[in-house]
Amino acid sequence: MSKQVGPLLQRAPYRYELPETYKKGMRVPGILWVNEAAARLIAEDQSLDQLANVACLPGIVGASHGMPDIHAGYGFPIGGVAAFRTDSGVISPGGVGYDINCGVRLMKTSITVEDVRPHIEELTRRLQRDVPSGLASEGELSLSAADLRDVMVQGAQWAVDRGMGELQDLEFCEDRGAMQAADPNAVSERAVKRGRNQLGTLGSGNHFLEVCYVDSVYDDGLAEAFGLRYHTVCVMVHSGSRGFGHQICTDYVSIMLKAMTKHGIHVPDRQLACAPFDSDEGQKYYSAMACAANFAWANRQVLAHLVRGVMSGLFPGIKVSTVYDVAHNIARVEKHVVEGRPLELIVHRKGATKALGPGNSLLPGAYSRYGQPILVPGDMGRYSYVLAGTVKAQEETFGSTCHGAGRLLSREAAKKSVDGSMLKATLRDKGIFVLGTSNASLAEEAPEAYKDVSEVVSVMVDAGLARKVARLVPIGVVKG
DNA sequence: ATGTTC
Repeated sequence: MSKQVGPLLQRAPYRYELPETYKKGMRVPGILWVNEAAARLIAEDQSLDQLANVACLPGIVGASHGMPDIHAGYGFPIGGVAAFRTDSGVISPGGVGYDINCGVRLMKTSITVEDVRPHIEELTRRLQRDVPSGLASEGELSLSAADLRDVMVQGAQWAVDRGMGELQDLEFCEDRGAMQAADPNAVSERAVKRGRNQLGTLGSGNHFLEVCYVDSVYDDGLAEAFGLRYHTVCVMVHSGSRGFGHQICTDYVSIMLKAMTKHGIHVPDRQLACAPFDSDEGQKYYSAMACAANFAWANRQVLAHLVRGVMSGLFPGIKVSTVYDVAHNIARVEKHVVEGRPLELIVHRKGATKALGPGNSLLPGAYSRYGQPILVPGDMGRYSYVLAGTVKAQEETFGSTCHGAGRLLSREAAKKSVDGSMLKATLRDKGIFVLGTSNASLAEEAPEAYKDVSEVVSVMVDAGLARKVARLVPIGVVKG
């Protein structure tokens, strides 16, 4: 017997199916990884229809997956995972999103919250002073077109080679901080123009720098493996590919709208514009997307370097090392086992994190016995989580988990109901010192605008798609 | 997310 919630059928605890009969054209079912309360909310939400639309795309394999932090996005839902055959399926810019390789880097330090607490205001002010943030912000690096081409190909390595980081940083970046598929020839002049002054800038919206500390450890072995001891101070960086990736997405949505006619592809929503992966347009988008992904890794590498500079200035002798760096808006060619056979797929994760289980050969050596650190930021007033990947996720969700709390209120609704300066004062009373580019932008990012990330994380853990490692509580935040 | 309506 399976329980029904609107059009959704519960197939297992935390696993709800949206059957192919929900909408004409669906080639596979949708699967939502949620608890019952969330299933009821999503059953009425636009993201459910988007999940179904994705299931209509050519070459989709298995199911169109929705993570517990799912909400409506451009065409594809945010919190969505969709894998397509590379020989007969499509690639879609909407399945990656406008902020290509938006992602998170977590760094641990050699000091504790007791060391930092007395200096948190000064530390946060210096972070805001030394790390450019906000819309249209520009960095200290002004790249020539040739330099930018190198960034597009080399990713995080480009920055490390120029003294902005440590070799170890690369080992703990997904893909070692660079996708091999990058080809700068697939990137427009306009994207280059927008990207040249933006390396080493945080951006705006939900992008942030956060000083936080380990306040709970759930698994001693995993936490030790990731270097996350009780009260260790960490820094989380959330940023992406800025105007550069945005322009690449814009360019290719337009290219693919034309390509669809040429290739005879029909989609239920124009925002799902796509092309066969093995077509000229599909390959060029993949190459350009990889350039943006590599730009974002270089960006987080430079940001990490700037953070290190600030931390060392205030705490001489401090060691700041990368725990892990994940993309949560990206598409990659990966091998997965489908119906008992290995198959090459182009896996789109939009607001979803890749999660490798113990023993996966792609893991850095130090983590191979433990699985991948999954970084799940919550909101600036509560907490974030570090999880570890499982083999079950590799089997059930193409090795994917959630990426954050997920919005509860729209930006508009949050701005109406929250006063930015009052929010700052409230957080300060809680021991969280917050600086933003404006009170309005802070209000949009208020804790009450987000779901409680602990509920999102519980679903992943109880469904067996991740293991709980540690919880991080913020003490100083710079918002873009 | 984004030189937030090239």
